[in-house]
Order: sequence, then C-alpha cells, then structure tokens
Amino acid sequence: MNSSASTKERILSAAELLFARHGFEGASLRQLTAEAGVNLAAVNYHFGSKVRLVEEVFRRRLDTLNARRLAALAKVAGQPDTTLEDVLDAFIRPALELSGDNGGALFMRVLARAFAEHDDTLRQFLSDNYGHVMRQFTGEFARLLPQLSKEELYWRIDLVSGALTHAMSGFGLIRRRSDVSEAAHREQTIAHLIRFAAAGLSHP
Amino acid sequence: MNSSASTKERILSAAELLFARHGFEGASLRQLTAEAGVNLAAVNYHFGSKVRLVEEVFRRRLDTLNARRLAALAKVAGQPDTTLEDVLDAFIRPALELSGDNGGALFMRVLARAFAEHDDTLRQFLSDNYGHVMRQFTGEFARLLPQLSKEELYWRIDLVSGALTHAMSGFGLIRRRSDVSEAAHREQTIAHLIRFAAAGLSHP
DNA sequence: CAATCAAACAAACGATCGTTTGATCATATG
DNA sequence: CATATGATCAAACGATCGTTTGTTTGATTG
Repeated sequence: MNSSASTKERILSAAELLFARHGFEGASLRQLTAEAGVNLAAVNYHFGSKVRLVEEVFRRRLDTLNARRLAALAKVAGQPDTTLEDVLDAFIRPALELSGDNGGALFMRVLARAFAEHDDTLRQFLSDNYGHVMRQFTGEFARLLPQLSKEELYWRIDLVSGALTHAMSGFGLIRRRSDVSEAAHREQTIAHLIRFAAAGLSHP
Repeated sequence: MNSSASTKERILSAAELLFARHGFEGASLRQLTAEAGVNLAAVNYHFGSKVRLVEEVFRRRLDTLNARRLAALAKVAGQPDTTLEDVLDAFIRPALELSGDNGGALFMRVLARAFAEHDDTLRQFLSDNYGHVMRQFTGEFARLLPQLSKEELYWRIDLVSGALTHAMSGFGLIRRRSDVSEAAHREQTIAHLIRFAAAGLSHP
C-alpha cells in the first residue's frame, strides 16, 4: 500500500493504523514494518527508537491540526459578537477535516487512546508541545461564560473533551449511507457535536 | 498488599491496577504476579489463560455494577413522575459508589480503556454479557425524550457515554481537598455529571 | 572510473513474553 | 499412618519483543 510514498511516510501511516488497532505496546515493529513493506531496521534507522516513532506519529498530525485550530480561533477570539458555537466550531471542524486526509480518521482513534491511557510520559509530551492550544481555547471559553466559576468551567470543559474525543474517534469508521456525501456527513456531525457541547457548557 | 485475601483475589486486584496503568497487552504476567505476591504460574492455574483473566476482571465488577444499575433503574422506570435526572442517577451513582470499594476506581479506568480501544473481542464479550443493561436504559431515555428521533437519541447517548466514561475514569485519582469527605465529593461529582448529561440530552 | 554516503537489507543480540511441566508442600480423608 | 488432593513453586519451553550489527545496494560527486 502507498508504495510510491517515502519509507518514512510509509512507516508513519502503518504505525497510525496499527497503533489505532492494537495500541502502542500492542503493535510490534515487526507487524508494523511488514504492513509498511519496509525492512525491520528502518524504524530505528529513520526514527531512532519506537517511542520516538510514537512521538512523530503525533507530531505529524498535531502540528497541522493545532495550527488550523489556532487560526480558526484567532478569527473569532475577542470579538464582541462571537458566540460559543463559533469557538466550538474552531475546535471541532479542523479535527473532522483531518479525517478527510489519508489516515486522519485513524489518527483520531490514536488520540482517543492516548487520552484514555493516562500515560504520564505521553501526557507530558502532549502538554509540553500543544498545551498552549488548550489554554487559549479555555481562555476564550472563560470570556464567553463569565457566570461560571473557574472550577465549574474546568469541569465542563473536561466533560466536553471526553464526549468530543470519543465521538471523533468513531467518526469516519462507521458505515455511512451512500446517498450522503462525505462533506454533508461531516457537517451533520459537526452540527451535532457543537449543539451538544454548547448545551452542556452554557447550562445555567 | 492484601496478603490476607485469597490468591485469586490478589491476582484480580493486581490485574486491575496494572491493566489500568499499562493496558491489557502492556501489563505482563510477571509484573502482575510480582505485584500480587504470588507465583507466576498461579494465573494459568486459577484462570486458565491471560485473556480469561481479563474477562474475569470485568466480570467481577460488572456483575455487581450492572445489577445495582438495573435495581436503581427498576425503581423509577415506567413511573409517570420519573425525571431524566432520576434515570441518569440510576446509571451514574452505582459506578461512583464502586470507587468506594477497594480498587473500584481503578476498574473505571480499565473500563474507559476498553471503551477507547475498540477491540472487537472485548466489545463482543461486553455486548454479549451486559448489552441488555444499556438497552434498558436506552428504552427509558426514549420514553422520557419522545421529541427526539431514534438517530438523534443514539447520537446523544453516545456523546453522554463518552463524557461519563471519561469523567468516571478520572474519579478517585485526583487529589481531593482533605476537608471534603469522600461521600460529599462523590455527591458533588454525581451532581455535576447529571446536570451536564441532562442538559446535553434534553436540549431541544 | 573511483570514492562517497544515505538507504535498505538479512541476521543476530539479549531480554521478555505467555504458557507448560514436574516436583514439593499442606491439608484432609480413608 | 498412608494416601489422595488442591495449591504453590522453580525452572524451562518456544515465540516474539526492541534494538544493534555488518554488509550490500544504488545513486551522486569529484
């Protein structure tokens, strides 16, 4: 599969697939390199070690995902007429658009796994590299929901994150009715998620 | 630890701890039996294999958890004055009460992992043995939310499940202020989850 | 053409995996 | 007391793990 892509890209795509299916410890380098059609030693040659391959799988997707999220947030943050739905759209839409890319839907499953695993090493890596994104969104939520205490706001953001992560990890994997275009299906999903999240966040 | 308990119980508790920390494939029988203070061969002697140990970890907790959930649901299901909050309480409270039992909080993390892993074998096992519980709750939600289409209802239940699973997997692990009793903290958490879930479900 | 170097390769390293074996211990039964 | 039984034990099984090694390939460069 994808025999035209470079060895590094082939490894990253195979890693995304097998990490989604079997987890980071459950997917072996032998399965992984066989799936990618490359030599076993190629992983250590190109990435140094398995844990650095894991980090690279995250970096490849999260760099663009979070850049798009921040770009979308920048267009609405601080504006007087910005709604809660606008901010949620800036957070959700880039993630579901990622599913259009090759393997992007699989990556959301990998992300959901990491979210549920509570692995300290991985959490530290994600916090160090992408914590500022969540902080910016939290700040904007705080501006739009001044009636909520800090504790209450964190509670709700945590619950919304759980719901969205779970929903996004299932997006693109369920069988879609063939008479609905992918773009239309995505818009429907985005609308569902935004309505649900906005209801949960703004509840008095 | 717990050297008074039987070997089987010691193994189950250690499995719960290490499955929560490192996942099913990530936790080895050697770590596990060392943690439990029993011989390596004891797992295969008492459980037959590792996968049957995994199933037994689920069975031990889910049998009582789902029995309590169904008992709580039976008290309110079908009644004319039952509210959405009552049904959510019947679903959430038994799970958080489980955290009072030894290791119960850890089990919720194991459950969250299984939820995120999308592992077909495990999903089949859970569906076969405990699918009827979710079906009964879904039926009662449908009765209380007649304005929602079937598709819309499934969407929201899925989102609520994601939020609750995530929240419950974190419960009991965060540092609690020492001046708040565990019972009070649990009631606060239940109130948060019910309000959030009810808002998301009943949103027009 | 000869030298160079990144890339790919087969093969092996020691470590660890789940599982099985056969001996040993403790307790209960005839 | 002799024996049967369930539980625990150290030790080993073959398989697989992540990683390293030394060599070969193939295109680039002087």
